[in-house]
This record gives sequence, C-alpha cells and structure tokens, in this order.
Amino acid sequence: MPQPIKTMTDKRQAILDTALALFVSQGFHGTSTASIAKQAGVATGTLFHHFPSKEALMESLFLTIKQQFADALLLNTNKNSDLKLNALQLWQSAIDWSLDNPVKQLFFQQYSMSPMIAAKVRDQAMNSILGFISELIKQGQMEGLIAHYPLELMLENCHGQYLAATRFFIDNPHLGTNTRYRDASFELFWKAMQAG
Amino acid sequence: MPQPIKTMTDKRQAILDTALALFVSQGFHGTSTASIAKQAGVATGTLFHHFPSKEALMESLFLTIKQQFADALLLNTNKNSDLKLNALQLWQSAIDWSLDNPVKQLFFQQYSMSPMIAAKVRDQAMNSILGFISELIKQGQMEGLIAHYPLELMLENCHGQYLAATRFFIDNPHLGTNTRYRDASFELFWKAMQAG
DNA sequence: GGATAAACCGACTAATCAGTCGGTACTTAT
DNA sequence: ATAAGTACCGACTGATTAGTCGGTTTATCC
Repeated sequence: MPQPIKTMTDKRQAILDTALALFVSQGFHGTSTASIAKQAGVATGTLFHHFPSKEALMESLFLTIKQQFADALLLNTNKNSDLKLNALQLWQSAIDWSLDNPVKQLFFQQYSMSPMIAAKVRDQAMNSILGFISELIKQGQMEGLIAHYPLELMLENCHGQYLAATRFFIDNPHLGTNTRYRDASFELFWKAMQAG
Repeated sequence: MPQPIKTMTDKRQAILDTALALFVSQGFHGTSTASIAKQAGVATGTLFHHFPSKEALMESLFLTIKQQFADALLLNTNKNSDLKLNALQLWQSAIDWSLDNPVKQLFFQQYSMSPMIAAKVRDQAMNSILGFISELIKQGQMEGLIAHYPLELMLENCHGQYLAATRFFIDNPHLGTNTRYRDASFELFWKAMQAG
C-alpha cells in the first residue's frame, strides 16, 4: 500500500518552478538543463534523478499546471439552476486563476499550441476541462439559452475568447479588478454563445 | 537593358520557406541553422550571407508573413456602406488566407505570443492590421451597431476569436468550405461585437 | 575583355548541449 | 549499529550549435 501524499522533496518542486519561469521567458530549447539546475540551486544529476529527460520534465510541468487549473475551476463551480450565473462564476474563476498565476497562464499561451508538447498529452489534458464545458453548452442548448452552432467550433471559440481575455488582463494588470472591464469580457463571451 | 524578370535561383526565398516549415514543426531553438541550410539546398555560409543571425532570419520571416497577411486583407476590402457586410468580407478573407496558408497561420499561432520574437517587432506588425480594425469598430460604435466595450479589450477579443476559428478550420480542413461552419464562425464573432 | 562586386561555398571552431556515472549524504527500518 | 534505499552531487563526455573565413563562382557594368 503506497504512502499517500507525503511532502515531496522541495528540490523537485524547485526544479519545476524554475523550469516554468525559464521555459516561459526563453523557450524550451532556449533553456538548458544546466541553467534550470543552477537557478534552482540543484546539481544537474538531481534534475535527471527526478525527471528522466528534459521532455519528461516539460510534460510533467504541463500536466501539473493543467491539473491545478482544472481543480481551481471545479472548486468554484456550483450546480446552480441559472445557467448564465453558472457560466459567469466559471468565467470569473478562470480569469481569477490567470491573474493569480500569470506565469502559468503565459506558459499555456505559449505551449498549448506548440510542438514541444506531444499532441496526445495536450489533448488528454484539454479534454478533462473541455468535457465539462461541453456538458454545459449542451445543457444550455436544450434549455434554448445557447445557440445551436457546431459544438467543436463553440468549444474552440470559448477557449479563444478566454485566452484573449487573460492576455488582455495580464498585459493590463491594473484593470483586473475593474468591474467595467471584467463584466465586458464576460458579456462579449456570453453574447457570442447566446441563442437568438 | 535589364534582363526580364527571370529569377536567378532565389536561395534567399528557399531559406525563408525552409525556415518557416522547420520553425513550425520543431520550434526556433529546436531548428539548427545547419538543418535549414541543408534542407534549403544551400551552404551555411549562404544563410549567414543573407541574414546576419538566426534571430534576424526569424524577424525577417515574421515581418514578411505579417505583411502578406495584411496585403491579402486590404486587397479584399471594399469601402462598403454596410458595416456588417464589410466585417463579413473581412472575416471571410482572413479565414481564406489561413486556409490557403496553413503553415504560415500555424507560425502565427506559435510565435505571436512567444519570446522568440521581440515585443517591439510583434507590436509594430500588429498595429498595422489592428489599427485598421480599430477604425471599423469605432465607426460601428458611432453608428450604434457595435457595443461600447473598451476598445483594447474588443481588439484582443477579435484576434482571439479569429485565432480560434482558424485553429478549428485548420484542424478540420474538410469543413473549411462548409458554409454552415463558416457562417457559424462569423456569427459567433459578430454577435459578440453587436450592440444591444 | 577586364574589372568590381555580390552571391555562394563548406571545412572549421569555440562554446554549449543533454545526459551519465561513480560516489557521498541523508533517512528509515530493523 | 547496520543495512538498504533514496536523494543528491558535479566533473565529465560525445554530439551539436551558431557563426566565421578564405576562397570560388556568377552577374553587372564600362
């Protein structure tokens, strides 16, 4: 029986944290394993003790962060009867997460579409979140609240509008708490989805 | 007098074409200058004769492609009196371009937000196109056709929805000529922008 | 046809890369 | 205390990198 989550060595976490920062600012191939180890205060051997290769480190990073994002979303999700209110809460949670974790959000912006991460890893991580959104859209369509466009196109559109909003708020951090901008970002999104 | 426009073997263009393909499939740092030269059928010395550095090659590539995109858009733009029709034509032109140039579109998806391209180069290229869209939005707002959200947020949203649509159509090429999907992508976009 | 310059070549180099390996330090269980 | 296993170290290596340079070919102009 394996021991449940005891504290992982903090060196492992330091490597992940440093890799995140460097991958975002210098790119995957632009970041050497030596520089990750050095800035994390760790020997190169230690890096390869925790991760069998640079690619494995990247994959681990990607999955870890996607999971954190998914957890943050599902935590603030109520099974409310008002679909629009549900959508609003979800939208706010997602924007909040990106403002609380700007570097992780930049990581997604850069690597969600890049060949540095194997397509199957990308899709696997994506489906866990999009599967959930997918259900919401279908429900809304049945209730006549959401327009009947092809589902895949709507999912891509949700994702695209979310990325656009976070790009804006991360570039303009002082507006992140301005309700005029916040509400506008949701209304743009919701109007696109709305039936009628 | 001057030789009619018969091109002497344009090695410079071959380098740009090859770099585009390799940067998209392997990333910037993942692509060696040697591999670009080899696949372009050119010596490494020739590559550095045309471009002083790998970064300069990347920058040249980025600006060239952005210009091609801007040209394609402005070519199909009529000064129509019907704003929605103008927007539709623009949207169709943009989607057409991405379907005609999928690798160049993938290049944007990957590098428009990446640190591999200096921010000032990005912004410079962006403003020439977004400045134009910006005018259209302001005009639409004066006519009462377009909602009065903050302009910067709307621009980012336009860009985001466009990227989402092209991502979808490039992933599903057989749907690129399907008017149901085409029209849906525009309606999603237009409904978000619309006043009311 | 002879001169000038630009385009082109590819062997070469100093630096850097991902990953290895033999060994030490720390933790835990008996 | 001992044994065993895991975390950790950093000098090292073979391969690869961006970029150079001296020399050759090709185009242009008088």
